[in-house]
Amino acid sequence: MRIGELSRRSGVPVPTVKYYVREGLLPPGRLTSPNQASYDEGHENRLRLIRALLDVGGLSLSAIAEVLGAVDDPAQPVHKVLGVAAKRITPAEGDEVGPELIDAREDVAALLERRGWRAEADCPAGQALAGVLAALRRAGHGGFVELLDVYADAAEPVARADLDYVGRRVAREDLVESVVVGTVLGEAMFAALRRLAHVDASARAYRDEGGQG
Amino acid sequence: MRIGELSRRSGVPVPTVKYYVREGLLPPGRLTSPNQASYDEGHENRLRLIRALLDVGGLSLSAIAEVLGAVDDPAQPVHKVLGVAAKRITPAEGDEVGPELIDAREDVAALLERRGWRAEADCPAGQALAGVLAALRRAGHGGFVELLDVYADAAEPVARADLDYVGRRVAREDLVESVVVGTVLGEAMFAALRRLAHVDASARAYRDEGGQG
DNA sequence: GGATAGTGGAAAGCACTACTATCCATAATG
DNA sequence: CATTATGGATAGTAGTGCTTTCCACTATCC
Repeated sequence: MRIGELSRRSGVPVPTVKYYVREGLLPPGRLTSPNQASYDEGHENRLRLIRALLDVGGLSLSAIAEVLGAVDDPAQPVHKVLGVAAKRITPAEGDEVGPELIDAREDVAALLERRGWRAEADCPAGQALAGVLAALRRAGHGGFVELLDVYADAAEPVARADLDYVGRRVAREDLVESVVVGTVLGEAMFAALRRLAHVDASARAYRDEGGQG
Repeated sequence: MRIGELSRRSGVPVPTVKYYVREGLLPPGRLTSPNQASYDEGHENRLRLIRALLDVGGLSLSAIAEVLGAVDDPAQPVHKVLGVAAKRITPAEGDEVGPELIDAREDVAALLERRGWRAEADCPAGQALAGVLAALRRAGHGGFVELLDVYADAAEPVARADLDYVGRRVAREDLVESVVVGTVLGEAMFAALRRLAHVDASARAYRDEGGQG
């Protein structure tokens, strides 16, 4: 197929497709003559993936380019790709170390110890968590940190299900892509479910008060 | 205190504080003379809240302005404020209705039915969920949708804990702010925990294989 | 009282992101 | 053979989140 059909089938405007190719997000089409190229379903799938990560996952194009570049490089071991993904998926905290952040890091270490989680406190996810805890305290909502274990209880089965889902993949590229999609879109899926559950919970709690939550 | 001290205590540069005042995110200081104003702890807290929502929550300044404006307006009933928050927290999906979105809406309605959740399928959270499901299918990862119930099981206790946390507030403004903070930063907190749990789960699953996940 | 630093307010400028528009020579299509 | 589409390049654009610069004025220190 040529770029027009690719555009129609993916819903992405032609100039935008060209832009993605320029930016290295999408491989160029196979040239059939000096100014004609053909695209296949791989291009279409890649385009849909880009739009999902961009629109729903909220990743930046540069983050997507980096992640997809690692996915496409067969020389990259799987865990390196996931490292890239983990770094680029995290909103990239400022590096100012205040007292709240020091406390928060201790909280994270204590949580890992308490739950017996086999993870380093200073891995990207641990740093992200510490950043959130510090922000909560700085914003005057340190009390929210008490919910850590409730949240962690909920995160465990979700993480197991995620791993089980990606574990069904055999091809390296499929596996890596599943992890990226699962991590990014799974986050959005849980967030939406949590807000739906808020609506339900407050409908139950304030049954006759006209919807407080 | 004057703007310099406010800046030092909050870590936000003076021109940025001025900018936030201009944009209506932060109320102006109380003028003590034509070109001197004084700020109090309320300003400091508000600044920390803005930075938390911006840096950790990933909200845009315009979304923050809208949410805070509703929080500050005592005439706004609580549930209206939450409506504003819900709308602005969601990444604002495109409005293109494809076959995947129609299927996804049915999935959401079925989920609510199945679980007995008291929420409308077309509320902001429901639309957000449908958007995610549709994006998963479009990206070729419709299988991930099978995890919906695992995720929903996890979301329920989290939502109950959230409501319990905000339920301890008495003053209207405290309550509303708690909901906003809880919704936005709670999302970030769960996301980080989930990724930490991924690290743990894959350390267990691939114990001696050099860290596959 | 005089130098220095800080202040409120306004305006302009800037870096970045994600496109969008325009142009061109060439190629496919009816 | 006219119309439309294509690949490729360059330039322009809208929005976001600041940052810079300017000004007259005020506070502070010696």
